[in-house]
Amino acid sequence: MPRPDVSEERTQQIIAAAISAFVKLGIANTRMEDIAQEAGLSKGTIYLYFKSREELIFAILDSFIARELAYATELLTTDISVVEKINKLIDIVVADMAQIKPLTPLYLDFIALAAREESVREILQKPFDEFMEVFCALIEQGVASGEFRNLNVKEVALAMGTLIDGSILIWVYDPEFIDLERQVKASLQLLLDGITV
Amino acid sequence: MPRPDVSEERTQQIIAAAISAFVKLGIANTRMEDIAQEAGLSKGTIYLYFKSREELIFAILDSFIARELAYATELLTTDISVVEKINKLIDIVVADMAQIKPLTPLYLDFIALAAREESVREILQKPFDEFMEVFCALIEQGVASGEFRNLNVKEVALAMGTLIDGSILIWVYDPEFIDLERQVKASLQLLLDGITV
Amino acid sequence: MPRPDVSEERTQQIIAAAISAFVKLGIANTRMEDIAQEAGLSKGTIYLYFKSREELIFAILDSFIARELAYATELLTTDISVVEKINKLIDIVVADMAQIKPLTPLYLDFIALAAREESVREILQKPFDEFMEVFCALIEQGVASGEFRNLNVKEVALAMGTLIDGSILIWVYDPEFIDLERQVKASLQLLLDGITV
Amino acid sequence: MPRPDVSEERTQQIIAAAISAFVKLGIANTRMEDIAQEAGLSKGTIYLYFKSREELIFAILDSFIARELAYATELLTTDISVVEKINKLIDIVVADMAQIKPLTPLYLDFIALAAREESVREILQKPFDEFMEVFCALIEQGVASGEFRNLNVKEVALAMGTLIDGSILIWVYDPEFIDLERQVKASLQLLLDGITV
DNA sequence: AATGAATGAGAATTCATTCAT
DNA sequence: GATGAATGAATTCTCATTCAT
Repeated sequence: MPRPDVSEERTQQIIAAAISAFVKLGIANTRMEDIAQEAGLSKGTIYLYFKSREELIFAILDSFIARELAYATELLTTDISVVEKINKLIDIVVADMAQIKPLTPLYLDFIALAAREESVREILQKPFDEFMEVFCALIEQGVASGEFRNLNVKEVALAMGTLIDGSILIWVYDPEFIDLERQVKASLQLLLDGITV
Repeated sequence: MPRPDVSEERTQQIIAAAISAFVKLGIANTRMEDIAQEAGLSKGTIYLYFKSREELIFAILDSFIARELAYATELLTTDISVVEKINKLIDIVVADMAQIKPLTPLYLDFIALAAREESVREILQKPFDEFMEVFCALIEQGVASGEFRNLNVKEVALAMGTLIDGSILIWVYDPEFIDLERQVKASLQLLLDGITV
Repeated sequence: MPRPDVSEERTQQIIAAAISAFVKLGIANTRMEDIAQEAGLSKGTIYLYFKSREELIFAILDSFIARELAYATELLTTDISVVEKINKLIDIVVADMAQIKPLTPLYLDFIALAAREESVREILQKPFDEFMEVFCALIEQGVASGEFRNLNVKEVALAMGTLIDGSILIWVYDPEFIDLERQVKASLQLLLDGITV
Repeated sequence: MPRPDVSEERTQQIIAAAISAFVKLGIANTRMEDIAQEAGLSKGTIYLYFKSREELIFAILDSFIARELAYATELLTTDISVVEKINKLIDIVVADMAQIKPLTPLYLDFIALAAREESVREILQKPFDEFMEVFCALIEQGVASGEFRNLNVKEVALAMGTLIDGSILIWVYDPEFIDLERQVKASLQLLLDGITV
């Protein structure tokens, strides 16, 4: 009886453990030993699945951006008003955000890394670019349909992106004081009010 | 003859060198040696002015938030329309941002740190709170004066804070593509449009 | 039906693979994994046939000295002149050397080991001693028969041994420049000239 | 009062300690910690003077070949018979050998290394080549002066080189049984007899 | 018999910190 | 005040060996 191939399972197990450790301790302060313990494995085992600490970090980064944008693209062709579309998208984004929230410290580590390392920046850029494309398309639709004022589309899309991603920063400053999801929703609504005819 | 006390000068020299090194290399990757070299001093000397690496990091953090908000508070009592006040404030913020821009990588290191460490978070919270107070006050004035719609003041202020601080994130994703200062200005203007009667 | 005992075959297979790996990488740099791969087996399997890495190394050492000296001993009683005998022996030695040549790096590893470890030295000593005995006997025959000058037999035998084994060193220094077999033959001939009446 | 620069002293101290440790334990089995202890320093200190273990090994290799051949070259132009010259050279070589003898295990490590690594081989080649040049020149002088038979000069020089370097191998096999210096002298004398008219 | 997965002791290297001068 | 030399704890990564299947 051939043993089942555990490699995919282990890989995921290690990534999950690493994320958990990185969130708690920060990338810089997390030792391979910490990850091993979190995974319930030995140090050596991690190296059976990842060539180096760095490779593991990048594997996590990759798993981060694997997040689906499919529904968003799909939304573009739905037959409802643009404002409704955007409201739906906001709901999706906010729901997503609620899920990611616990990973915030790690997410910020990556952004800090991206500020210095081209390779990391490129990886983070991709989902951001995709996101921007969808938003730009939506806003253009709104302008075309007359729902929105005549706007600099890119500016508006960037403003929306800023409100979404930036809210994480604000939330970090004062997590007690701020209800992240509610605030994102409210901010985007304000912006929407500003651009709606 | 007592030698002149160079201690304040040296302290600043070291802080400046450390900031420079941290920006370039990241806090995690900067060794005391790097800072010493940047300062043109020896490693040992740093320890004459700072008890430890950590103390130096906190000293930098302190120096970061020493930024003055005086003009903002002063603005509150000036005798111009609220929209004008806010526009002025935006100009100040944007000008300030242009100055801080080169420090972005370090700033993000600190935020990532703040996401995990209460002590760091508390420090960063202070200027944010002050900023929020001014903005809330301004918006209240606007609502009172009838310039703005009847709004949830806190939500609006947070949205503005988000647009300002969050734009840094967006800019990190794609520094080529985004003109940071222009984008901040544009975003805030959009928001302002949304809340103005 | 009992399966055929493959253990002797596997043992040889592993030894051959280990020799090959050791030659290529050096004893110090060869991992059990390298040997396993070379043998087309798994690491675990090697331990079914050898208790430890060290035991495998000693098995190789043993296989090295298993080289037969039968012909040489036989030569002693042949009915030809001593000079002819020695020439024949030289031919045999040189032919042997041509075969061993590819193993040189490993052979040198063992000698370096022998310089430090009595246990290894004792193993390498055996074939050397046998060789010396044959040579001493031959030279004595030559002296007795009047073909050679009256010599310190041991000195001559050692000189011959030195020329044979030492040529490997010289060859390592400059393998392009030196034709190992030809050089061994020529050196021994020169020595033979020096001792012949 | 400026502190004296200890860097040259430390460098030599570490090289000496490393040689000592390598001789005892073998390059492969010597840990940086062993070297540090032998030098009476801490592990970290070694890295202040050598970038890596490998750099230290190469530094030792370099120090090995720094051995002077000046006297040999000088000998070429002395006004004595070639046989006398060679005898003098033999004395020098044998005296040198007596000094190096304790380093034999390490020397053999290097040769084993040279058998696999071009970079090491190149370094060891240099003194060998110089040595060969002197010997070739001497033998040519002998042929020209009629002291030696008409010979293949290179072959003879290589035979001499082989006897000198190779005797180390023989000696390793059986250090009790063999008087290294005496044997080298005797072997070379035999060879000399064989080439003298 | 064979193996692939797991282990953990051990090695090289780094770097914050100390301290004699 | 200043420094360069020294330290050693901590960290990443390797690899001989074990063992359940």
